[in-house]
Amino acid sequence: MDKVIMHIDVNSAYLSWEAAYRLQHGASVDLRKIPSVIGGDEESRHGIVLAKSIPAKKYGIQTGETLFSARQKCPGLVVVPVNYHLYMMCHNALISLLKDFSPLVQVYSIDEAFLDYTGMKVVCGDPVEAAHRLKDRIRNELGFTVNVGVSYNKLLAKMVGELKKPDKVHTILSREEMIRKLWPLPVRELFMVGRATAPKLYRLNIFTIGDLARADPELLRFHLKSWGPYIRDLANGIENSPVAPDAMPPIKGIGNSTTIPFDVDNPEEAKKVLLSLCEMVGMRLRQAGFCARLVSVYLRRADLTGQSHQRKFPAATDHTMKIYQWACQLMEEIWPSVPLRGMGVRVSELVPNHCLQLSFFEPYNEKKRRLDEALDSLRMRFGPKSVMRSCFLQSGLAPVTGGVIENFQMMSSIL
DNA sequence: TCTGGGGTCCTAGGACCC
DNA sequence: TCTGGGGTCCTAGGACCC
Repeated sequence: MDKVIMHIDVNSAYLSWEAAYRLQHGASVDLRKIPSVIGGDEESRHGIVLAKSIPAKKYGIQTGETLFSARQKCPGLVVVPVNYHLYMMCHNALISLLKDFSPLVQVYSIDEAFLDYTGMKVVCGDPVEAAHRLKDRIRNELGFTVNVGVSYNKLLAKMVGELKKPDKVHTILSREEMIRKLWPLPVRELFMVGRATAPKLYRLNIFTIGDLARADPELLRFHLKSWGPYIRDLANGIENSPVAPDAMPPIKGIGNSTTIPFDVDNPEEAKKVLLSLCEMVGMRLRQAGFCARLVSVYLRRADLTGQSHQRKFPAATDHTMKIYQWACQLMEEIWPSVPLRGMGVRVSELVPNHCLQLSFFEPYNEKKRRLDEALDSLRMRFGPKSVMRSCFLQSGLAPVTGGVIENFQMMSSIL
């Protein structure tokens, strides 16, 4: 039996959710109908466009550009701050509605999901009709619109669903339909062809998805290594991974990074930033129930170039101060001659903390563990600023840094 | 025009072992 | 003491996604 897969994608998710929320709370304007964006805080140099309305798009405003630049394109632009708590509630409402149509729902990101409709035809009827019902129910009951792609695998469902927005159902039910709908598109729009791969393909005279699909695999392998034949398969619609419901992928690492509100030109100041990042990384690590062996530090210089440094440590840990100590050491080893704009800390090579191998040299320290646990529970109950280390007083820095949507983990690959 | 923050996977080169 | 080859581990960087 042929598979039937749906991909559901919320149109301009953050912006639609904010708009729907405001309308439900008595607002008279719909943000989706005026030039508007969701943006970060410019004061602390986080001012980029995270989502845009369709009217804003008509001014040439793009996701990821600075709010400064967006305002130059459209002086009357309405800028709304992010509200992750709201997005999480909308996400949950969406997923719960999807489960009315099939028990096999795979969350792909905060605003995308796959649904396996294969076994549901006898129960819920024709797939394309069901996709329309699904889309309309979301619009009518939840107040925002989605695009639905219907096809026989995840890749094609996702690709076709993005064709025309908003509030549309698109289908690819045969190879002929794939050739007609996807092959004329610019190759850059193929999943997994990004900023770096596209120019390499242009040099090989490959400009559309169809060009790539028909290109010589050996030529591609010569210029792009194993990546070449891989994306050629994608261009041919070859993909057969299952919709994996609730299968949260195993966590590989935990990291937080930040752009500092001001450039930092001395290691002592930079260490405070590292500490605030380590506080969050450590807390998340303990909540997830892991210790880590590998610590890496990323420095972003004022000129926007980056550098990373990592080391494997002899014993795994989940102590904030131990991670911090290692991170400081790594940072000092690559301290650059130009000021820093941003920093990141990441831990990986995780081991479950209940089967931890105790090191002779790093004895298990019950006191430190209790301190971490006490701080975690206070911060989770009363907020990250409820307890802070004194070095952050008057520092202009947050005592804990890292924006994590509570309990939300993304699936990073469809395949 | 001065660009966030969260991820995963792959690759190349060097170190080191036998 | 100028030299082989294979395997694995470690590290930095780059690619992609949302």
